[in-house]
Amino acid sequence: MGDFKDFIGSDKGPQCPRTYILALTDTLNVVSGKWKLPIIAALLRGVSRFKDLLDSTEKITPRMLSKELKELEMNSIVERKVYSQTPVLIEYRLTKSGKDIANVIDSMIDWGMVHRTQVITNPEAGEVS
Amino acid sequence: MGDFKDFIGSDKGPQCPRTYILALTDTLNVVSGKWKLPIIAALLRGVSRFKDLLDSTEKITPRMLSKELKELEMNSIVERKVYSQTPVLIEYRLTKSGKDIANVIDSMIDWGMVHRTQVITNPEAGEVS
DNA sequence: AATATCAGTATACTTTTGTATACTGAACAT
DNA sequence: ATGTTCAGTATACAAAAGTATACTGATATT
Repeated sequence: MGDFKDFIGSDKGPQCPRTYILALTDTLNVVSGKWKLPIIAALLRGVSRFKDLLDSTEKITPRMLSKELKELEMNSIVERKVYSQTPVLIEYRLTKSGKDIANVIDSMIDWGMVHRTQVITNPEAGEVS
Repeated sequence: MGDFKDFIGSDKGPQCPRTYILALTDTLNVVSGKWKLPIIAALLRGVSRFKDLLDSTEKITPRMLSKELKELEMNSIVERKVYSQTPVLIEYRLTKSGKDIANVIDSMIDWGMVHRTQVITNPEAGEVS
């Protein structure tokens, strides 16, 4: 599949298949920003209701949670199910893609961990907080 | 190494080793924003001088390029080498970590590609532009 | 009748991120 | 002396992302 290194060659021209760029942009949209990953983490733990997501995502406001869930739903990361009970029950659940993104997150964690050890053993560098 | 799914369990408490969060935050800092990936792509292609980076990163302003390179340098993704020739020559080069992040980008592309095919075959979803 | 819960919305900010445009200073080259 | 290249900086502004605080409406509980 996609190999970021392999679109390297000429310096003029698109340099990278358009589909790679689109795929990458999609992924960045899902993981970027202050709240996306904390929300996905909660959903992965099985938290599914608005109120519970509010409680398990520290310091988020309802406005932000609402906005982020809408975006995740638009991007097919989350499904919103309405149960017309009383009181109404609304469940947010990860789609297949939503669950699969955990693999991407794992590779991000892996890189970050290795990077930190490299920076520590290589003392002229910053950022190790 | 890090497995994002495995910190799922309790809903109170840290839920995730602090080191994972730090590693993940580092990675997000490196890939988030409008210019980081285009710059890293150019560096992967071997472009190394400020002027050349300006030319191969379409529409970026010198202010932005300067700012991004400083951040990448602070995070040990890029090394800045000064050759005291005349005229002065300054080279930006990816560190080991900087090159390795291509693997993370690959996994982002992979997820994005699979996600797009899933969304297409599952018509009630949006975002397929 | 008053209060609580669920699932949000409304309005008005502040902060962060990115843009536009012009300029600097050192060292040549003509 | 005038202009060019390299590697940026300075100032001001616009747009995007995030925060704070209060409110809504439907139903149920006391």
